[in-house]
Amino acid sequence: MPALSKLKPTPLPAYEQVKAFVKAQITLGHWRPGNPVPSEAALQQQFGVSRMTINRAVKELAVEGVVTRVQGSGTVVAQLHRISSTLALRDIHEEVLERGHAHTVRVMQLDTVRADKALASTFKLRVGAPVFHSLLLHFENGVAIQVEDRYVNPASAPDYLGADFDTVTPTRYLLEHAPLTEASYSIEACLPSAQEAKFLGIARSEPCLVMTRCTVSGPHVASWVRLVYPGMRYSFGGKFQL
Amino acid sequence: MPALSKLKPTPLPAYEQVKAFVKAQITLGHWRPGNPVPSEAALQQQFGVSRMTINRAVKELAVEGVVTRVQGSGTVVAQLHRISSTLALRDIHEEVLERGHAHTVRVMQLDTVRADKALASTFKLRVGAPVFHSLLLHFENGVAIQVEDRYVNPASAPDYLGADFDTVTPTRYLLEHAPLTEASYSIEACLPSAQEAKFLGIARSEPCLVMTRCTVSGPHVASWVRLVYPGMRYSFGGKFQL
DNA sequence: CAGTGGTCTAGACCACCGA
DNA sequence: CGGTGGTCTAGACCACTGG
Repeated sequence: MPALSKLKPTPLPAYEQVKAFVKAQITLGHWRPGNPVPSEAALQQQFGVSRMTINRAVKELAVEGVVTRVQGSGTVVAQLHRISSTLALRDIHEEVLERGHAHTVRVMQLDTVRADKALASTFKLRVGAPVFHSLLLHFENGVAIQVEDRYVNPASAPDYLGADFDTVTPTRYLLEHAPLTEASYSIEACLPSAQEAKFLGIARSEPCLVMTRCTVSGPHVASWVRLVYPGMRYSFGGKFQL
Repeated sequence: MPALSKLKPTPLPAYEQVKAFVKAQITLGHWRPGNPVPSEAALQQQFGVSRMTINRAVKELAVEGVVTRVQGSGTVVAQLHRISSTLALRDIHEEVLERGHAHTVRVMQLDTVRADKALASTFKLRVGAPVFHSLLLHFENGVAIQVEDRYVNPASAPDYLGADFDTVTPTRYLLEHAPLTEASYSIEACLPSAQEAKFLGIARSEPCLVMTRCTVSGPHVASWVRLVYPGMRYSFGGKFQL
């Protein structure tokens, strides 16, 4: 079998070379969105490697959204280009430390509330059922950077109110006590409430990035949180390479 | 070999069953972040399938960010949980049509400008070099939903100014004429400029989501665009499942 | 050194699609 | 029906890690 350049041990794995080849054809404009990609058999001939190797290469491209595969039909260059941003659901404590700054917390509220209609709906509980509530203010080098307004399902973390949030952030506490199975979020632009503006030390007219996030742990909706970032000092970013 | 339940043809592929098993252990809290995951050999014994199948299962979990693998060392449950939002870099035209609404465009400006220092820097051109510029307003059912302020590298799309943006949006035009190799973006909250507010028909005090995006095509930085979405009517969202 | 994961092969059977 | 991709096997060699 006429293998790939095996003079050097393995400059690049065979499947990576196949991926690179396919991407190059697309990047160079030789294969355009909607055009067919050669079948696995054809690529197998061309590269002189086993079908499993070709399959791996093309399968990974499909996962990355570069091509679309249909069983029985074939493979085509994908119409949509994806930007796969991968935001980590991370602990703000570690995030700030990584920037070499000091992270501190002030607990503004910590109590149990009765679920109103909206809360009951998100947590799938009865109206009036108890739900834990915490309101924290996070500082980076003494500057307020995030308001964390969080509701927690007692079924997921019965001892939540007893946690020491000066040591362990709610995010970390919940990750440890209510293993994550699912999460959804949305990012929007809002004006802060009077309280939020006061906490963050900004004007009510200064726009904020607000991330609301809902996490599921096993059978329960574990937590719903609203994270408010001040002004134009914060942004969510991402990068993507074909 | 004591295979998996083969009575029914294949309820679920073997590798999916392995993935489900591992995820279940994590979800149930039996295996916690940092804990080791059984070796491929061990799982092979346990499930009675070939190592390739186990390898595929665990490798995919690694890609998804559920576990971390280190060659020669082993596999552990990942410390970080990832939210992999996959924003499509899509054509707003198709996006609006998919919602069953009508999409229209108004071209506000279309011209050539001389690169200032900032533009020259992003495009890696000389100061004073010509750069195409377009300013479009997008409507959904007649309501303004996006201001698209775009700069284009003439080297990537020499005929950009001659395109008919009533038919083909700049996004689509560029995807077709300058195949995408790389893109980066950031999302922030801003107040609109006086002009943007006027175009969108909103107050200057209403916050906007602003996505700035830079695309690379082959050797050139192809385009830099600022997309302004009005008020709190727009959000970027994502979901993630363990 | 033994154990781990990373890659690869040369077959195989199947489900699906389009003609 | 032939061609496609989806899955799987039972081996193999390698690079890397740890003790």
